[in-house]
Amino acid sequence: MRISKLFGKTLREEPAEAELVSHRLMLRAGLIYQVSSGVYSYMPLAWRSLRKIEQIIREEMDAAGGQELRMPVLQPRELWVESGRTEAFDLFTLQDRRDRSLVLAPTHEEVLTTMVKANVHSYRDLPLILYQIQTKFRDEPRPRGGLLRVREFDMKDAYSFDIDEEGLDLSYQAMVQAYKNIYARCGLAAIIVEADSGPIGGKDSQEFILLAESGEDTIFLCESCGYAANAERAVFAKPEIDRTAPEPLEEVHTPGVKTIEDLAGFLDVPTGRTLKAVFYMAGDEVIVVTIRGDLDVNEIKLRNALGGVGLRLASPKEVSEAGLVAGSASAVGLSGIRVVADDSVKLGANFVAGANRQDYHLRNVNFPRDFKADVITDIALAREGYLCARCHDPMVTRRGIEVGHVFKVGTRYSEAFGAAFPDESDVQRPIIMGCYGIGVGRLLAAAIEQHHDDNGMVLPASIAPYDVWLLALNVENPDVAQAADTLYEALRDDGVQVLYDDRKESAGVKFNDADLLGLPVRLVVSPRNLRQQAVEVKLRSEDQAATVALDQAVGRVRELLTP
RNA sequence: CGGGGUGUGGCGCAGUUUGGUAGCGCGCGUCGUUCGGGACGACGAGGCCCUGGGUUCAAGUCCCAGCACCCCGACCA
Repeated sequence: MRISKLFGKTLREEPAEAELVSHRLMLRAGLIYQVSSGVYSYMPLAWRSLRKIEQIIREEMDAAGGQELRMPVLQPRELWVESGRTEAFDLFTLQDRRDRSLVLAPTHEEVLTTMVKANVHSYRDLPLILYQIQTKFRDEPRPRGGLLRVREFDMKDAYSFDIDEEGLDLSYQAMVQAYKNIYARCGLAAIIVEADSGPIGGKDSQEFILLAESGEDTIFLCESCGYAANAERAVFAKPEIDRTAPEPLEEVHTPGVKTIEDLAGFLDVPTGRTLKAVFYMAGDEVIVVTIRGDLDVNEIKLRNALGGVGLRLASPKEVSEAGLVAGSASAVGLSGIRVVADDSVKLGANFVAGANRQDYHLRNVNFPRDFKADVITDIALAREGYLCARCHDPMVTRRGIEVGHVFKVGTRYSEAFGAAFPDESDVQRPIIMGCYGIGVGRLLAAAIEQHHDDNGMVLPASIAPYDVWLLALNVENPDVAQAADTLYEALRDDGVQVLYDDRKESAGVKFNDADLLGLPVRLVVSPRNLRQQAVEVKLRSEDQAATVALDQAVGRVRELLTP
């Protein structure tokens, strides 16, 4: 491609509305064009990179036994009503001319499960891995960071269907391996972390994370044993507070004491010897959540403990209407209100907790002697430095970009849609499902976040839009023009993808644009080099340039591009 | 959805306080000079000043309403 003909211009000045490096560089290099909030056009250069990424994904999916297909973006809303997911994603909804409700699909479990139901009639038809690469729509509350979080995006979504859990494990492992291959081929160092499965559902899920300060996710890592988890899922070892023999309940007057810090200070006890009460609304129902005072509630764990309901903090009005005394509340003596307790209430004794009476607290509160919980499980929020649950060494936190997510979904959709099959004993069993997603555009953005320097992108060869930036200096000089044209043709004849900078621009502009886009190899044809019948060769990832004889340039480029 | 901010040639911005002929830099066009790290000179093109309403002799500027976009928090590939 001749740059003089390329659609898309580079910008000399920094675009104003771009915080992330990848966003800035993509705008400056003319890779993307913003159409609306969270909606972008891919310019020719970006589109080439994205197609390369897609092709890598496709090859690895096929190698793992996947079959590519294509499902519609436009779907009847009833399907989503049937699976109960109309609220799970930020669905784009629209009406057709007969006033029927349709959605623009954010993912395809519903459609594919119904398709599988219609086409799988026996255990002999399983297992299956089906996938597509296609545009998804999600009305994100807040798009951000260029291609990092958008409302319309291309995703590779794969789905596995197995006869049992063992089969699911195999499919899942095959997908995990395929994902590792994909990231490796894209030059990305992704790590695998335990994750919450969110609106997709299912028990186990893992995310592929690219560690980057600009990432939206917080990851807990244990450098000793390798435990890694998203903050929303991370577990940790809760220290046991010294356990004395239970003593009788005792009410204490605590005027003006509202917070755990107030309380611990007022009674001169560590926060770990107190119990905190927090109030949530699950629909119209008030839920009392109790956790040891030195810990905080992880709302995602809490939501899961309650079966995935939507949650929000209760307002002061709702709290008082439920008969609860904010600042002096606890689960002790409550009736008619559901209580969820973190398992930390078992790790200690003789706690201080609210007396459910204004300005009074109770000493020596013990579980389960003094209060019961409808649900007791881990709902605590991990924090930097907390101890690893496995090996008890301190964990560290890092920021990261989620570039893939795999789920062991189980039977959530096969049961919702009645996708079952007769096994060898002619017993009807629900199909066991797994889901596997990679955001293509986000992968490109993440790659740029991970591979750039002060001058621009340093793109991995496998996903760079072209292999070579062929830079001709002084194109008015007929010798230069002829040598560069000849080299351009020779490289292309050899199958090298060349971006040929044939513009009548100054050297500085050309070198800077070459650095900005960051193709793996840069060739310079100039009068100076031509005097020695040579061409300059430089890798974007290295500082030093070398010269090679003109007639050996193609071979040298080949060598450099062959891994 | 809550909080903060911004809308002025393709891009980056000034002008709004105190109403009075719409400016600067980059980029773009033509000509000339220059020619290995964002060259120089001359001439030139390009703007419903986000939209609608209002105030006024007069609105980019003041008032009202709306829209869009960005950033910070609750969501996800």
